[in-house]
Amino acid sequence: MLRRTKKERQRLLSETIAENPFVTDEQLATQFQVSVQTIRLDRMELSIPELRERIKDVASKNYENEVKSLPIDEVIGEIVDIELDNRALSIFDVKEEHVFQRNGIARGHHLFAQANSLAVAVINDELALTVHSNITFVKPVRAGNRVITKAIVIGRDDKNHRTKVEVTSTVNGETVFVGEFDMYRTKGKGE
Amino acid sequence: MLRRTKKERQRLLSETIAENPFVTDEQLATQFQVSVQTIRLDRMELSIPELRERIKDVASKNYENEVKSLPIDEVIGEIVDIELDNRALSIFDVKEEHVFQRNGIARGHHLFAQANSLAVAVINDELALTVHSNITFVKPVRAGNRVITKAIVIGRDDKNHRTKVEVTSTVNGETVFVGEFDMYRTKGKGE
DNA sequence: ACTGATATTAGTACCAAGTGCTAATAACAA
DNA sequence: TTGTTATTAGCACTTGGTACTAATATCAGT
Repeated sequence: MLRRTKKERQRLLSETIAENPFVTDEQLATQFQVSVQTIRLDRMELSIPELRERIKDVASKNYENEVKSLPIDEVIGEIVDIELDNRALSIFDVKEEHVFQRNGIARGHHLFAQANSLAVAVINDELALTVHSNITFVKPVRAGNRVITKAIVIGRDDKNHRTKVEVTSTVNGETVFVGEFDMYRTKGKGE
Repeated sequence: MLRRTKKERQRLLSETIAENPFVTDEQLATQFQVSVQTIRLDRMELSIPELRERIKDVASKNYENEVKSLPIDEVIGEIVDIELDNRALSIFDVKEEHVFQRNGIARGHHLFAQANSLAVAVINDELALTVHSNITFVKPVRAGNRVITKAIVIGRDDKNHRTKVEVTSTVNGETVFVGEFDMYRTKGKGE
């Protein structure tokens, strides 16, 4: 009689490997009290790659993430339309690396980054800095979502070097984020 | 004559491997136009482990992080002190890649990211999301600055699943950023 | 030009953790 | 008993190495 049915063993095998991809066929054979060959047949049937490939997968994922974990430099999102000192539009595709592992919801600072860098970009000046901002995350955004962000200049006070920008982000037409940005600029109009 | 001196080759070798740990001795030999044995001697002298070990290192680092899966991994800046549902402290070193090329001033979204992720981290809950935030960039921050950010839970409304967090960032004792974060959480106290 | 040190290359045996294949045996079911 | 499925065994081969020995090459100093 079989210690366990083949099916059961394969189910546990998948689990075990998923839990710890660093386990060798020999260790698995000992664990399940079968021959190494059986483990290999099982892996084939389940199309689970060999140890080295599994490790390489984990490593290369890590590598990608490491590279991507600092992409927070230039403008976040792609600017698709801009009319300086008036309005601007950018698109940002939310990927796995932008969301919380736990719940798959985009981390706020990415949405803020897109909005903020668009607010900076719309200002027609050498120097534009965010002074103050009031923002609301209206609805969770998830991986795969395409966020369309619109910035509109709604007010200027050249005496105080201030410009007010309203930013709204939507996914599939639904508002997910709104913010008001008070920007500082060095120059006034037409200087 | 040597194509390059041994030293020079070894310097480049270290760099190359650091950049891409997935490279084999054979590829390196081709790249530097030397024999595989030379590459191996170089690796020994520099005590760089073999390909498989390198990959395993990358993979296991990744694995550790994944296992933790606490938001503490996903924080921008390094958390140096935390007392859940009460306060937290993180440090973030501003580098060249975080500032505007034009004026050397840190982009707002990096400061926001540090503050926001600290506000998320301080919440003792599986799920914590920023709902609303009011922030002020008090003083410009520059490359080389060390930003110390403190988050303090200043209020809770468990009926509405809300927690209010006040975040203050300083550089050399001077306040550079303040923000108030309204956080959403799934669970109430002691649930 | 000769000697010695350093650097490079070549070659062998061996290892881990496999793949790919064939063949034998075991277990079970009808 | 026969057929099917499952398991085990064994062998040759692969990658990307280690560990070691031995032969050359290259260069510097006298």
